[in-house]
Amino acid sequence: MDKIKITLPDGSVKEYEKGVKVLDVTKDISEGLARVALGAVVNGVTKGLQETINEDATFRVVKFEDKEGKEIFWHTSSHIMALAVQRLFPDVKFAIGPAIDNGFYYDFDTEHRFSPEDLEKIEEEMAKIVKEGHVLERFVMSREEAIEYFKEKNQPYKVELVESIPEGEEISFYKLGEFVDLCAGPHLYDVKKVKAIKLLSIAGAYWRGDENNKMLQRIYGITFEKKKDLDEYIERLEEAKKRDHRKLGKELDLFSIHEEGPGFPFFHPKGMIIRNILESFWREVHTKAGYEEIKTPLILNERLWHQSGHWDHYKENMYFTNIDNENYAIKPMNCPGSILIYKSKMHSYRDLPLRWAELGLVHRHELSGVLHGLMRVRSFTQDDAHLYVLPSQVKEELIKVIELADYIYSIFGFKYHIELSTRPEKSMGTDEQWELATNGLIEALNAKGKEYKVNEGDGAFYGPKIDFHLEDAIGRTWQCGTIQLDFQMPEKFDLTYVDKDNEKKRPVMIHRTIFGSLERFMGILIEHYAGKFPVWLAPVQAIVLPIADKFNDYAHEVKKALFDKGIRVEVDDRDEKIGYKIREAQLQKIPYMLVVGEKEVEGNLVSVRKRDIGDIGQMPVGEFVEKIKKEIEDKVNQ
RNA sequence: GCCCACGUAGCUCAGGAGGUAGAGCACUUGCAUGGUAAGCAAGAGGUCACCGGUUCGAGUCCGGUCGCGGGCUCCA
Repeated sequence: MDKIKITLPDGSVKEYEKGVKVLDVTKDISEGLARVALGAVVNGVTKGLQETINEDATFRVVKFEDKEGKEIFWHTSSHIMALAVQRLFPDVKFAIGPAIDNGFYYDFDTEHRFSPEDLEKIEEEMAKIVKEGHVLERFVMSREEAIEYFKEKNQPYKVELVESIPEGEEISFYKLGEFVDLCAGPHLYDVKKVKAIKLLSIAGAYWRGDENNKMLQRIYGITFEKKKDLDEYIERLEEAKKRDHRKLGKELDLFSIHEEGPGFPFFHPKGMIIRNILESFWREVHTKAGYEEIKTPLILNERLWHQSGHWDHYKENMYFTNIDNENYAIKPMNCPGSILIYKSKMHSYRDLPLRWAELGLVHRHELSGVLHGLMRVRSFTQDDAHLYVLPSQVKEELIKVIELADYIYSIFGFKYHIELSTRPEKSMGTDEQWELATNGLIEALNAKGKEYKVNEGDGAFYGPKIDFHLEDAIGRTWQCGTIQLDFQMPEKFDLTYVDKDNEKKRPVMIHRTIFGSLERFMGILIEHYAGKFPVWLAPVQAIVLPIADKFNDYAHEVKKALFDKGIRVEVDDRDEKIGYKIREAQLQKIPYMLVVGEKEVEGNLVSVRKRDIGDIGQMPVGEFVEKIKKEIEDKVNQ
């Protein structure tokens, strides 16, 4: 018999006969059985329960904390849930049940409508299953056997899944108690570690994610080894809820959305302060980066949208209107407007690159079900820019855009990742053009040493794009900035410049945003800061709080001193106690509270209370002004 | 758009198995002049989202519409 060497997690090497069954690398080695407690990595490949090992291998036990460990843990949990559902609702048809970033889900098809009470029952049944102490068994079937098996069990979705497994791939099954599932694994060896169980929600989900398919019922859940971890997770969810921008937007009086205009946000005075600061910051850095600003109309003749290709590719998302018996469309994108300006005169190669920025208000008819506060709206302002560049300038200009985005995101302390989207099915242009454009983006990313994830077929209809995905407080990522390389619009609109050789040539167009939209960016900022905006962004930067109304005059003097230096300051001169005024200012998350009374009047002082720290003592008014001005100047992220 | 849940005062929410609405906060007024997260009292506030149905009678039951929330699909 051939011997193979297996390196165990503790570093020791043991010899086994070929074909050894792996069960748990930490136990039962002497019997020639290694037991995979949580799935183990063998020569870099995750091996599941009872894998047969035929070559030298190195084991590394995957921990619960690992991404792989969690995946295995939650994937097994989804099987436990499926078994519980099968027991409680025997008619159920199973679709898929994977692990996700935070927990797992399983999609079911049944006449029964799951209710929150059902979730409790399922949870109880799951706990029972864990107590019963099952071991998962892995086995394989031939394609024919598998199809036959699921047909007999009346599991049409599973039949479809088996049929879609590529020829030559092993068709593996895992059996947990009386629940047998088609599954590639790996899984936990047994279920006893799944101690803390919480089913989170019921949702609709299309079979295979296709809206033409049947809507199934999806149950989301999460499990942990320890109750404590579950409690912490639930606490985190609640913390996230507290900083929901829709809640804070109301509490801080920043914006509102009304039934009269679903998806069309209203900005209140305080929201407008933040918005205007973002805009002026944006203008400042863009001017420095060599951009010029333009403004184009909201409503333009339908002809333009036929020419741009939006009619063919984007019509279902557009709003239309009729003026003087002519059809018009509300712009869903800013590019055609910018293009009309480009076309209003002749351009020399010497003019290029042209960097035209536009805070463009666009309207898109998004599906009602996707609207979400400021994050997903039907009317929004893109911090757009279109760059008209010579083919030789493409790479350099792309790099500059990436650098600009880097800088802007760093000001807010955002982490992000980049995704590259390639040619979609519904698109225009030749394969050569798409390849050229896609390679251009890749080259620029490589030049900046940026990692990126590829989304095949996710590009705009006129070109490939890279997206910047910012991470918000809840760990959700939001697509903000985007850079799109476009050879199509210049073609469609016959854009030209006159080159050195006096020939008319085609410029390349770069579409890009950095905030993405002012609305979404503000929503992300609200959650990111939990409403505690840094001083430079805070709608009210300081509030003067007189102890009693006899100090109101002094309070107003202090206010004027700050106001004259451009600080956004208010006075709370209501007849309320200081404790009450402080409470309100804290709830409004105002960065600085300036308490004034007898002592302060005498010395021309203010007693400074910082939002997150508390009382930091007295200082002369002038000193406070200098302090806060410096913080504003430096855009301190606290 | 689709699936599920929800829609009561400006806000957060109560209204047991139909009998025409309540609390706290906020608001107005009065008292209190108070030193770092809610002083006391009174008053004013609602076509119970909208439309229709069942019923002697609907906030409550049924149907529809709109909106909102959690997802799916889509996306800045």
